[in-house]
Amino acid sequence: MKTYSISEVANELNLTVYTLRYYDKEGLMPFVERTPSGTRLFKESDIGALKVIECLKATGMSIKEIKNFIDWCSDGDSTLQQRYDMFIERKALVETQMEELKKQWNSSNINAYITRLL
Amino acid sequence: MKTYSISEVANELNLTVYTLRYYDKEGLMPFVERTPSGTRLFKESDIGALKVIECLKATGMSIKEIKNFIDWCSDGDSTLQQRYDMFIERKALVETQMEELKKQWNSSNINAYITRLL
DNA sequence: GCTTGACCTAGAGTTAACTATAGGGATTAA
DNA sequence: TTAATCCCTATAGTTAACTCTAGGTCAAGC
Repeated sequence: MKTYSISEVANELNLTVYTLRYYDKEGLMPFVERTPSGTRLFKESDIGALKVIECLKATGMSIKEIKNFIDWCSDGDSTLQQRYDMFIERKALVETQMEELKKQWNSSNINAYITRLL
Repeated sequence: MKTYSISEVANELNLTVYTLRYYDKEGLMPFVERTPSGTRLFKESDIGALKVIECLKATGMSIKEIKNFIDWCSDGDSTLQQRYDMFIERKALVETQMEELKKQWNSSNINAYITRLL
């Protein structure tokens, strides 16, 4: 199975190797395997998981919250419902923020000029 | 015209007075007026503007970027297009993130269990 | 067999965004 | 008129999330 080095992954995801090692230290990547001498070997699926992590981060989730989620994944099927709930909740939160932004934007007189454009 | 104290506003927006003073120091609230002795007086419209600021922050915009936007507002009509572009761009960014999250979520094997629920 | 370059860890340093403290002024209630 | 309670500024401290440095290991090429 093809594997990738930390710098290849960093390059692909537009992160630094420092950031990836930091994520690992914080427990966000318990699934990444190592060579006998300790070098990390990333699988294709690991990169997919890191993309999920990046998305969660982009919607404002903290490293600690993401770690909880990863821990649930390691715990297997018993945490299915929790993970599903988290996903739905996060999705709703982001959507609410966008709605609120549109609403406030249109009613705020700081933007009175621009309102008619929307 | 009815005005509000900093603690009333903090309470209404679920922020601390520290945070509001910090925003002011960073130039996010040039529109807030003062009594002769220096106490801030918030108008209804100021609270609306702060709600816009909170929404921008919630979608991941930094204080510095928000300050740029506020400065554009102070600059008047000449910055209309810039402000409109920024709003559209930010909206697109957040929507892209949500789409990407859904896509990665469904394809990542870290979530193989949960996929069928979505 | 030695150098080069990518990897490693531990831990120090940095930046943004608060959060709190110290010291002081104004308004209000007793 | 004084005590309490709000407000103010300046500045120090904290936390999260990186970001970097020092010192070392290991595999590949010359």
